[in-house]
Amino acid sequence: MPDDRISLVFAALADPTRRAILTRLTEGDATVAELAAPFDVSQPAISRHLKVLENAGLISRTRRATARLSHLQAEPLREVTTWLARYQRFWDESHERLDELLAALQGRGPDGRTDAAAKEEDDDGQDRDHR
Amino acid sequence: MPDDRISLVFAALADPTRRAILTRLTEGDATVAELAAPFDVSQPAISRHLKVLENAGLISRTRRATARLSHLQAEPLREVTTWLARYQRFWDESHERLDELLAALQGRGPDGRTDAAAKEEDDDGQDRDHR
DNA sequence: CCGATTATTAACACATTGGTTCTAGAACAA
DNA sequence: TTGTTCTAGAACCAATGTGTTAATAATCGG
Repeated sequence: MPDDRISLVFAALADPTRRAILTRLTEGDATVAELAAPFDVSQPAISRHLKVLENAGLISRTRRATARLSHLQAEPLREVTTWLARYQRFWDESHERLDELLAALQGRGPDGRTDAAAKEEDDDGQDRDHR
Repeated sequence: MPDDRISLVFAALADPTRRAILTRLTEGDATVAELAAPFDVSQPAISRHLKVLENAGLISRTRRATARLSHLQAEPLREVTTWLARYQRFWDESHERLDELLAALQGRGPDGRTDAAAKEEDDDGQDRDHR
């Protein structure tokens, strides 16, 4: 229940139902009812999962008549990938290509963020306070 | 509290203290006391964080005299990165280089896993039971 | 305005988490 | 053996997360 962005994203991803919802959304926007269909949980439960995803910035929502469409927002996943890249050398010894990836990821996000800006927001090393 | 591997890993990463512990371990193995030092929580609390990390496969531990050394195991982070790569096209339109990364990551793990094997264990799409 | 449809909120139950303090175990030194 | 050090376990507590059902919005068609 930490409330910093990356913690919210990791927590959101820790639930298989929510991951499955994200997977479904890669095929296109969907209503709550459509997202609920594959699961044997109540529809309010799905509404709450969607709220968690929205709160983590992983989906956005718009109305269409009485329905609400959920839309995948993958940007936080890119940030998580950037965070994980820090550990790449501990699983991969020949990581030249991965370094390229990291540079690519950090160098230009959709919002034009810089490497430094990206680093500042999620580096929870032991040398800093983390909320 | 899902108990599949990737859920355990995401849940473990959702806590800033645990992420900081992992970051510390990139500098080398450490005892519980050393890991606890930067935080103003009790030592048993750190012991429990370590247990969560161990359970997720993110650390291994060995004894050294009366102390226990924690060692970073980054392999699950590689698996998470692989899982996240599926969303790459939603945040990055020119992802040729990322495709290379994915191939590299999946093609040869430390344990010689294949792409297919890696896919089988963490694809929690809406078309399968999970948990 | 009324009713139908879709989704959210409220109220509740229950398990889990993350923290505490206190106690117990394991490995070594004397 | 006895004591010292380091770590884990037990017992407890407050807060949160996930699910339920029932009631409440919100939107549109007639």
